[in-house]
This record gives sequence, structure tokens and C-alpha cells, in this order.
Amino acid sequence: MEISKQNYLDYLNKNQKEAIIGLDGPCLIVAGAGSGKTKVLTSRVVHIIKQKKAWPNQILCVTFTNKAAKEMQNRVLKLLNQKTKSLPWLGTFHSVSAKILRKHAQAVDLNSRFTIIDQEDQLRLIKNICKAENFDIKKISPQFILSLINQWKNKGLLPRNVVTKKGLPLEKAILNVYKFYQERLKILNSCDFGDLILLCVKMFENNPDILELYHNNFKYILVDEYQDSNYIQSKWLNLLAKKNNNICCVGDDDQSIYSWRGAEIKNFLDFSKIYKNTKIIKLEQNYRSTQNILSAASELISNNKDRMGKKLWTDSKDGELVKLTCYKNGKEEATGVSDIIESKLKKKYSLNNIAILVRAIFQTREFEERFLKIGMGYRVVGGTKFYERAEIKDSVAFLRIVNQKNDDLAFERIINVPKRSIGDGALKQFHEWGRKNKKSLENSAVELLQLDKIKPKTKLGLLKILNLFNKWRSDLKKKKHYELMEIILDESGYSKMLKGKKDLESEGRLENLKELIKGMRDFDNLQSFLEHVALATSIDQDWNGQKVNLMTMHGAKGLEFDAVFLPGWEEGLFPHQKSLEEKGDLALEEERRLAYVGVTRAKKESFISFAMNRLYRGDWVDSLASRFINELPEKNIKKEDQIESSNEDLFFNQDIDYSEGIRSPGWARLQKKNLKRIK
DNA sequence: TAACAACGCTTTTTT
DNA sequence: AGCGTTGTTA
Repeated sequence: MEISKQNYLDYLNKNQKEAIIGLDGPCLIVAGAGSGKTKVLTSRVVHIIKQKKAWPNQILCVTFTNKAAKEMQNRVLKLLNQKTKSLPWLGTFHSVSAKILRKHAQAVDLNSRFTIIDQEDQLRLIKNICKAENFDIKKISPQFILSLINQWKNKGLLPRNVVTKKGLPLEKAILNVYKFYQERLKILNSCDFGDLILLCVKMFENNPDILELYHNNFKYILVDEYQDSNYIQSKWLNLLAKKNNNICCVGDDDQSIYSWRGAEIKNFLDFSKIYKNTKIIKLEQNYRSTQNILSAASELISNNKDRMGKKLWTDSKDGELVKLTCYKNGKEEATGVSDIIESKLKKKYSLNNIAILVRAIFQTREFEERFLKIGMGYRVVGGTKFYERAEIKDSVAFLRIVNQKNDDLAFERIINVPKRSIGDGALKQFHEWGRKNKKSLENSAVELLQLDKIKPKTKLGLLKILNLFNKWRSDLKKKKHYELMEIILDESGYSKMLKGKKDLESEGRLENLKELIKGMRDFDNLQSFLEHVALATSIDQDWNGQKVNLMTMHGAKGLEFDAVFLPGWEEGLFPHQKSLEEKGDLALEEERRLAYVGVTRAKKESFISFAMNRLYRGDWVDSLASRFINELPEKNIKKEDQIESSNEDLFFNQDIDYSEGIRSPGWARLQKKNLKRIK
């Protein structure tokens, strides 16, 4: 007993121990990259349980990603020696909120079987509203409306709370769309991602009795990656922590890279102002990287002004210098990288421990082509999302409409798939009827059928599919959800449709559907499966075999690899042009933090590179080395030039004043393009 | 209604 | 360059 109690505290340094032992009161842990953040968090959970301060179900532990939640779940359970089966309240902000909302759905005017819609559905809904309200899409794109609505939600604003600025008549129009959008969501018995948090907060504010239930239950609250929280999420925590005040947040201001979705570092920096008597603990010893890598990263991030200030140190060896290479073009960059892996790294490391981290996911393509050519195994992490594939979304839409009659977005998606003569005309009829009578599409269709207002050919197809819906609904009571999926794919004609198309793609789709049905077995019932689909987006990655990892820097946060490649460090690509245009210096600092995240993923070796020329959207673009390259400390870097020409030094010694317009053909072209887009 | 052509937008990052 | 959306025609 005594031994196992010691176990989880043994291999911790002084600060880490301190971060774990004081359990009561607010606590902010500033944890640098590779400083054992997850270890501290998991140990703290274990400590709470072993000290009998709370039962596992009395601990609320929130993360931002499913990956992080799963990782923590596994690590905690391992430390607890499987005495505990699970921590029910360990999950993402969104999944925990959904769980709470389903318990009290009526309090926010929903049915507990409400559907959680994703971005694609959000967009469709907005488009539908714009169409119905004769809102000019050419003037303002639905995308823009969507982003504004999401921003409002992140700030905790429902339509009635939004105050539009006087000089912006368009904003008022968008607010109007927002109003319709929320109304429509209610009728559809649906929530978007933002609603999950926002409605939860509103519910707590309006129903003190419900909030009290959770006050009584959650003895301790722990939060991972707190620097990525937005206003409404911090509010959510604030409400839940109010009574016990036992809230412990872990984060790193230097790794805040999600401001574009509303994250405010302010939450992190002002934590001690909001929570009185906060204990602040800094974890500054890095256990991951060599001295050279750590120095390069530290020097780079020191160019940011808006920091809490940390001094990461390590007692590991200098290791290899960080390699910096200039390639002629993107293709040669891919070739160069694969050559290095082939000739030097393959012997030393497992391919699984090698990663190529890019700014934007499309950059992986060049590497994929190369790896396919030379037959090197690779996996794209986070790229193709399983649940976002068309055939998967179609199948899930069938399940959604079976589960929840008011799910118009699901209805619309599959009502004419495969083709059953229910075209735009009929759909428009349903929409109009539904809007006039505040009915869902399915109910509208039923009523219109009864009134005999549907064209004969359409009527035939419609009757058939509506009857099928009802049959499947009764099947659901008798059959397992995965059996139902097979029945649906068969009876709807969906499988037949795919089998009929004899191309390679359709075969792949059929494979995916098999995979889907297999995956469904992991869930107890339809409801929990649908919840997973809505919040998870990706099926478990295959970590089998030896493969190089390709992913974005955003996606790599929290991971580490022996060797890391960071290609494409070029102005316009990284730092990214669009982000600079939108937010200027603030965005530049965020891009720099992203660079910091990238570099600090490496344990032993890191390779930064850029290309002079790149094929971008069909034409060749000349490019400049990223300004971040000049910010790397000379003494930790080794330049490896791939260019034979004599002006090579030019590319390493570009002394450019970025505050003024930059003049290179590629830059000019980029600017012209952007201008064109604005017009 | 369905098939085909033309157009324009995309590719920053995600629950 | 490639895809999805929109417009035109059978």
C-alpha cells in the first residue's frame, strides 16, 4: 500500500511535487514545453483520489482535444492500478457540456436526444436561412456570417445580447440571420459546438438549483491547456468552481495558438486576478529536448513581447545542431527530407518517431507524393477525417434522422440519396411549409403528402422513404444499432448505389462503410455512438507499423518525436499571409508561438527548411525565407546549403524591413491576388 | 429532374 | 490544379 502511494510521487522534481501536493484553493501551473505537464496533471488527479479527498466521479477534468482526454484517462487509470474503471467527468469542454446538457435539456428548451451539428451543417443551415430571407450571399458570404456567429457565441452572446455598432449596417443584418439561426436550431432540436458551452452557462445562470448539483459534486476541477480557453469556457469554469474554489489550471502562454477560434491568453495571464490567493507554480525544467533545440526555441520565442516570462533549462547534452536548409523548390525539399530520413535517420530512430510538421495541411501532399514514389511508409495525422467523408456522413445522416425526427439537416442530406425523384422543387416546398408552420422538414413532408400537394413521381419516392424511416425507427427497438446500420444501407439502396459504380473510389467507400459498422460495435447504443461521431471527428489513427508522421503544427501540440522536420519556413506561408492581414502584430506573435511549438516537439534532432520557389495554386511563386529564420541563434544552427549557385548567401542574409511593403515577384503576385479577392 | 458546362473559390489552424 | 456550387439544357 505504502509503496503504491509513493509510486506516483517518486519521479517528480521539486516544483512538480509542489504542484501536486497542495490540493486546495486555486492553482495555476505555468508549464513550459516538455516540462512534464501531463505527468503533473495526472499525478494530481491520482493524489486527490489516493488522499481520499474526492471520489473519481467528483473530479472534473477538462481538456481541449479528445486525444488529450484519452491520454489522461489512460495514464490516470494506469496509476490507479485499475481499481477505478473510469473518470466519468474527464473529457473535452464540449463532451462534458453535452453530457450536462442532456441531463437537463428541458431547462434550455431542448429534448435530451438533441443533435450536435458540425460546421458543415451550420453552414448549410445559414445558407438555407439566407435563401429564405432573401439575404444577398454575394454581399456577405455565409462563411463570414458563420464566423461572426461563432465569435459571438465564444464571447457568450446570444442574439439578444449582441450590441451592433452603429457604423455597420451589415452587422445588423447578420445579427438578424443569427436570430433566425437560433430559432431554427430549436425547432430542429439541435445544438452547434458553441451552443454546448454557451447554453450550459446560460442554464447555470438561470437555474441555481442545477448549478448547485454540480457545485456539490465537483470537489476538484482541473484544466489542461488553459491558455487556449475562450471567454465562455472560462466563464463556464468560473461558475462551476465558485463554491469549492478548488480549481487548478495548467498551461503555457508561449503555446497559445488558438486565438483564431476565440482563445484569450488573457484568461491565463489574469487567472490570479479572478481567483484570489492563487498559488502559481512554474515548471521550467525541460525533459524533452537537447540543449541546442531548446536554445533555438527559447531564442525564437524571446522575440515575443506579450509573455509571462519563463526560463526553460535542461541538463541534457548539447546534441546535434539544428539543421537549416534552403532548397530550390518544394519538390526538392520533399526529396531532400526523404533522403535524410533514408540515409541518416532510419538507422537511428523508428519511423514512428519522425515527424514532418507543416503550417497548412495541403503542404503534406508534396511529401506524400515523394514517399509513395520511394515506397516509404507514412501517415497523415488529422488530415483526412474519417467522419467527414461523404459516405460516412450520409450513413450517419440516416441514423440521425432515425434517432431524431426533427433533424432537418440530416433529412436534407439523404432524402434524395440515392436518387428517388425528390429534387430541389420538392425540397423547396418542404422548406416553405416548415417555415410557415414551424415544422421540421419531415413533418412538413408528411403533411404535404396528406394534403396531396406533391407531384406524383416525387410522391412515390417520398412515401417509400418515409415509410422506411418509420420502419427503421421500430427496428431500432429490436435490433442493435450496428445491425440497423446494415439494414439501412441495404434497404435505402445506398450500398447498391455504390456497388453499381464500378470505380476504385466507390470500392474505397464501401470499405469505409464496413469500417464504420465495425467501429459502431464499440458503443453501447445509437445515442452514444452519435455523440461520439459529433464530437470526435476522427476514428482512431492506426499507429501500426513503421510510418513517418505528417501533420500540422497545430495538430502536433502535446506530441514529441526524436526527429522533427519543419519545412516551408517562407514568408507568406509561415508566418501565414492571411493571419497577418487579419490581425497584424498579434497574429505574428501567434505564428511565432506556433514556430515555438514546432521546434519544441523535437527530442534529438530538428531540421528547418525553406524553398526559393513553390508551386502554389497552379503557379510558381518565388518566396523569401521566413523572418523566423533570422531569429534563430547562430550558435545552435548549422546551415546546410543545397543551392549550388553563388548567390546562396543572399538567402541567409536577407536584411529586410518587414514594416514596409516587400518587393519580390512572388510577394507582389501574392498581394495582387489578395487584392483581387477583396474586390 | 438529371446531366452537363461554366464559374469561382480554395489552402491556416479545430471542438 | 482541383473541387464544389451554380446555371443551362434535354
